[in-house]
Amino acid sequence: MNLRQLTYFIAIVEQGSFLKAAKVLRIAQPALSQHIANLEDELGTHLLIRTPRGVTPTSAGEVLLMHARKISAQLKHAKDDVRLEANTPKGDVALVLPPMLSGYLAPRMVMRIGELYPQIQLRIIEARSLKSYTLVESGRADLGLIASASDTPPRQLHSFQLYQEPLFLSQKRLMLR
Amino acid sequence: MNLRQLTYFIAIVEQGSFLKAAKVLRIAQPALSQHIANLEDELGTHLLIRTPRGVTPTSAGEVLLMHARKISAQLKHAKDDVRLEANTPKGDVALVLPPMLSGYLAPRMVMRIGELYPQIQLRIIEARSLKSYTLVESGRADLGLIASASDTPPRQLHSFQLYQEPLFLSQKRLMLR
DNA sequence: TAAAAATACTCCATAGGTATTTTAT
DNA sequence: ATAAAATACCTATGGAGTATTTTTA
Repeated sequence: MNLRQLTYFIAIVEQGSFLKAAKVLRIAQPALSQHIANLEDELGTHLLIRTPRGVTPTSAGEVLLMHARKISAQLKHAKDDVRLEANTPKGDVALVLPPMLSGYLAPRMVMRIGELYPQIQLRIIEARSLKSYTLVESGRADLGLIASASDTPPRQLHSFQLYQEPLFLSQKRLMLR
Repeated sequence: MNLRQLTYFIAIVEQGSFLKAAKVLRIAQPALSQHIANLEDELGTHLLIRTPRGVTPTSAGEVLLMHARKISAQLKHAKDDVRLEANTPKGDVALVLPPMLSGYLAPRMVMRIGELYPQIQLRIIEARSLKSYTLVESGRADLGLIASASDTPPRQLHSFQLYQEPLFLSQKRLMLR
């Protein structure tokens, strides 16, 4: 007994005929006959009542149908679940922030990460931009908020621009212009 | 994704190694490698962490394991259920009883059949032994309580002896001995 | 470096295809 | 008589085996 047989069995019952099911499944009708024959052999009972205009399940067939549908749903569910688990970020993540900003950003980020990615343990490290780059590049930190002198993002790292910091040259009395 | 892959995956996790699982499953180790590789390909994630002394499931692997066990149990359950349903007697059953006995036996039998085989609808027909044989033999009745002159059961029918009826030649005054 | 897993390849069993026959109304 | 399933037979894909290499604590 295998999933292919169950899938085919479901299709045959739903289509009410081997021929129609074969078309839907895009395989030849004799292949279906074979699979169902094997199933019936293994289970030691007829599953379908054959008539000149299609098939209907026997009571044993109906019992199998119920289970087959459940199994097939569980299988789909399993796939989805595994893919979800695989794509869920988790583990320890070290984030480097500049000392000036960390007091302001850290609490907010810990909260937000906790909501979005409950499986992540966030750790905050304080360091200035230059040190931050080294930490991230060497793998001692996973994420860093790094200032860039030019408009280009730091090399060798995956980066995107968060915001732009306006810097003013300010003077009480006009000395430079 | 198929049942074979799931079964093998369960065995590998339980044995903690491809090699041990291969021995338990009585197949070659590379076959297992292939199956798990295919599974991992299809699900787009690693399922096992390989070390030089065996394997342990990743978190995705643990999720799959849980589902795989459920599916495998469900499958076994399905088989049992189908076989049970297939072997449960059901439908209309016509039973022929001799008129003398039917009044006594019929109520008891209807009750008992109802308990043992709830899916059977029992119908009682009254007829003498000779007629009974004809009814059962022709298929108009399914079961019959038939007296046999000799010790051998009625031919052409599946029979077993229910009881033996003692017949006495009784006389008030001794006329025959 | 020593175990366990992965790779390369070969072979065979089972899935699937085509042509035809059988069955049941 | 006709539509549908079964059977017979062939082909191809995927599962399993043997020999060997690669990996990692």
